Amino acid sequence: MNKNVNSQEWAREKIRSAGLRATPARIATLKVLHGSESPLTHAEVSDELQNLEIDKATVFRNLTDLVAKNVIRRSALGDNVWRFEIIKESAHEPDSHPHFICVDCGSVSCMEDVELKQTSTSTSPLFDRITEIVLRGHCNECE
Amino acid sequence: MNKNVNSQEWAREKIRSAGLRATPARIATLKVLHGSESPLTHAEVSDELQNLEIDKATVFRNLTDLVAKNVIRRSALGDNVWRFEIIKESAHEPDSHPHFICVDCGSVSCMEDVELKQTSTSTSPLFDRITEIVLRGHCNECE
DNA sequence: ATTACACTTGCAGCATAATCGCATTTTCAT
DNA sequence: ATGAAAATGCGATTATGCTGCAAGTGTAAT
Repeated sequence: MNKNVNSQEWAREKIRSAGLRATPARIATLKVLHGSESPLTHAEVSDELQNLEIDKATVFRNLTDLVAKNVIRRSALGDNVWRFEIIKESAHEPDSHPHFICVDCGSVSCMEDVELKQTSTSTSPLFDRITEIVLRGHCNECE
Repeated sequence: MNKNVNSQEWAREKIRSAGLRATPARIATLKVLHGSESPLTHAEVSDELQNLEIDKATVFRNLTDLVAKNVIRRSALGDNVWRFEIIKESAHEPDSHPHFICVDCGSVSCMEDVELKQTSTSTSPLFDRITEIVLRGHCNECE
């Protein structure tokens, strides 16, 4: 119970300091994302909030608002559905890592130990401007 | 005109050797993809075929069929829309390259000179199984 | 060239993701 | 406590992508 209270207060503070109003829907949404290891789709978040009877449009808007305030990140991982995850705040490192999504089962994982390297000698100007990296393939579970 | 005839025959042969029937819709679809530098969405392909009055469901199915026969590739580049491109056949190299999509204007380009490298010492088993790489960011045109 | 039959197409409709308009309700600074 | 601004619920809307079915077409065998 203590953990829940902490999570509740953490979410409330997070939302308030982003300049948004701490409504039950927003707090619940953020708590769901906070409790997840990997990015969640809108549908997944919405499902977890069904007992609270929060409208799906509200969930969409709250996710969008939280993205705009840099509290969460919206990623497009290649199966044509947006996924959302909390942006971890660390002092200096930007919290940016490639995502891996299994083309078979759709499971998503965050890859912290992979970086891109350019092989050609031509220095592509695109390279400095990359904001998101997505890898698709087959996960261990799916053979 | 000669070029069109060649393109027509090339497409027909490509489809036939894949084990599919060379219908006008399929030939036209493949010709559109053949004439494009970057992957096209279903909507883009469909638009170019509008004067031929080919139903969008037919275009969808033909694109899907051609993907299944390994004539074209379907890529999910992160804006929640499938894109299709011809698979270039070269003797030994697999035709697989990362795609870059601009999050501002949506333009897509193929990156031939980029490869992934793992920085950590832990050898992730996921790494051998990656089938697609997508980079998102800001292109030169969009600042 | 004709024909038979599997393959393909067009049309309509459906499922889902994602947005939006608007009236009502809630939050929060005062 | 209260009012202005923000957020919500509900319904409608747009778009992508997919599917069932009847009618039409390509192709191999004759």
